[in-house]
Amino acid sequence: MRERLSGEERRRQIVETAVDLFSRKGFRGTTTREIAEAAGISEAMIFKHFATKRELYSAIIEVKSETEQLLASAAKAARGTHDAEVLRAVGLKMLEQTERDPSLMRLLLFSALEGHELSEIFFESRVRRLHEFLSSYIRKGVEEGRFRPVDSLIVARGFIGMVVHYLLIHEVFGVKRPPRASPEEVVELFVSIFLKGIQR
Amino acid sequence: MRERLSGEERRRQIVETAVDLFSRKGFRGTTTREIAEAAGISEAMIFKHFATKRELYSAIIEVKSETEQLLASAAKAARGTHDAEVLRAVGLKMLEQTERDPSLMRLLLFSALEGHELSEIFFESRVRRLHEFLSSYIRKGVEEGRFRPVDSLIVARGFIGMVVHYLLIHEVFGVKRPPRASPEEVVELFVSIFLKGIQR
DNA sequence: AAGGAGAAAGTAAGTCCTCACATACTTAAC
DNA sequence: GTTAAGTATGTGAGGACTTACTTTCTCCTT
Repeated sequence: MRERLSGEERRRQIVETAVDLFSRKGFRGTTTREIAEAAGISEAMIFKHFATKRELYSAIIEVKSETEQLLASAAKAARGTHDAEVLRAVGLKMLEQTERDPSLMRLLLFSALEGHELSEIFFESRVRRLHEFLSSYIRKGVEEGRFRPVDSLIVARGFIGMVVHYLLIHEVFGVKRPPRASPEEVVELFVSIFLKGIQR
Repeated sequence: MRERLSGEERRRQIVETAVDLFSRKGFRGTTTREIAEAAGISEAMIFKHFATKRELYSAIIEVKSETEQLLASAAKAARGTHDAEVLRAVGLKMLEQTERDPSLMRLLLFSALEGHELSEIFFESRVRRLHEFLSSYIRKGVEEGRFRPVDSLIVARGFIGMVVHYLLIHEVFGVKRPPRASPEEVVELFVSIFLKGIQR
């Protein structure tokens, strides 16, 4: 036996372990036995904390839906002076966060593809809000005459798409990153293309 | 009993049925029993044609890796006069194909996430070749002075990313398409942003 | 301060069901 | 009548979840 944890601590540890496994192998691809083993406990312990495997998965989605870091730092940057700064902040944060820990992105994709019931909530909290933030930022720019008239939501998703696709290629499809391209340079490139592209 | 098919026909029919199921529910999420039912045959029939479920999945990937439509039409457009035409052709083809039948995109994502052994081959044949085509087109444009000096591969993936992300949002995450945006307009918007963005 | 009752954390060893796959057989085609 | 297409019915492994039990902590009583 390893160590005895309090109910709450053990619960958190199970969730953490499960995040890792579910994000790498999906809901169906992960067995409760695996989770128990990776957490160093017996399977029964998992079912003391979560009635079903599905409930554990839902708990994960709920936990992962909470954090607000990205949006917060984007909003902060939005008070900055230049458009480039805002986009750079959003893009860099997405890159850095996902490269440090790709589990969120993989969970989002898995839960949508596998059709999990909470997938929508997950999407709303982690994705849509970012889209709407950027979209309204761009709409303002259009109104103020800095950008040409464009559909702000589609265009916002276009920018985010460049970054997400870059991450998809490297984190999901496993393409090796060329050493010449640092995150900063990549984001800078996307930002410059995008801004030139929507300016009057 | 429905109808008796020749070996070859039955095999094709099984593959078709399985494409539909695997693309909607993934490899692990689909049972051989389901496939048999959907195809209107007994499970044993599947195993007459494919030794294992995995072998059936691999057969699907191989079949789906073959078609060349997108690249062909892109290459044709590349002989055209304007850069916008080339990008428009690529973007529109991607949109139209995926909207008509999202199974390819979903299979690509599923196989990469689930870590299927043939996922790489799949990616090479369907994705990488398109990236390389566009990348070399852009590199030429840079050399001829039409575009400013940029990393052509990263930039090509940026453009494709706008389109792929748009599809991801609507086909995988199930966001409803706003009726105001026709495929043509969306692609046109992405093309114009991108071209203005990389022009000198 | 000791000690013991009760609660909370933990486990071993099932149960039952579903799944991939196998075997032995039947029906239809040329 | 042989061969190819097809089925009904296993089977064994593995998966989610249970049950009955043990160990360890906590804290109240004397």
